[in-house]
Amino acid sequence: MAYWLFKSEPDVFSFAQLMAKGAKGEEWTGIRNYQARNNMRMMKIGDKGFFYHSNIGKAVVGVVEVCKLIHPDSTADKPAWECVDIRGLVVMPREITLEEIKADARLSEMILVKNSRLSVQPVLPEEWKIICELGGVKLPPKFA
DNA sequence: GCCAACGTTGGC
DNA sequence: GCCAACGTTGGC
Repeated sequence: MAYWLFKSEPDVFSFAQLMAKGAKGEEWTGIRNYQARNNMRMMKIGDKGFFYHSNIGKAVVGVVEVCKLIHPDSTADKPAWECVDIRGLVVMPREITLEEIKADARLSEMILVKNSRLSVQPVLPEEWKIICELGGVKLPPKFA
């Protein structure tokens, strides 16, 4: 299983809004960057991701799961743009801020730190584990 | 609100 | 195919 990080400005679409969509999840529309799209093309059902609030909050606030494979972005005017669907799994018991991530030497290679503009990015298993521990995330057995 | 970093566009 | 100009993102 692979791990990812999805960025969103919370005043546009917040993690709470995704959680409100329930198990059906939501189409991750609006990605207009090839690197980000290519990352989504590699995703498989059941892959996990962090939900990161950019600009406001600047923190990892929740855990999501890929629930629909890559497909055309229904909001796009060019067929080049595709997306997956994701659904919210759990709220981070403790948000992990960008500040905290930057302060942790073990997380210094994260793309979030190195290329802050990429909106859909891979997360290494080790980084995933560290942030889950810091945030007190305990996934229900069926998702673990 | 500013600006650095990055991606994209378009003229040549 | 190069690169200057421009637009956007996102941290500060």
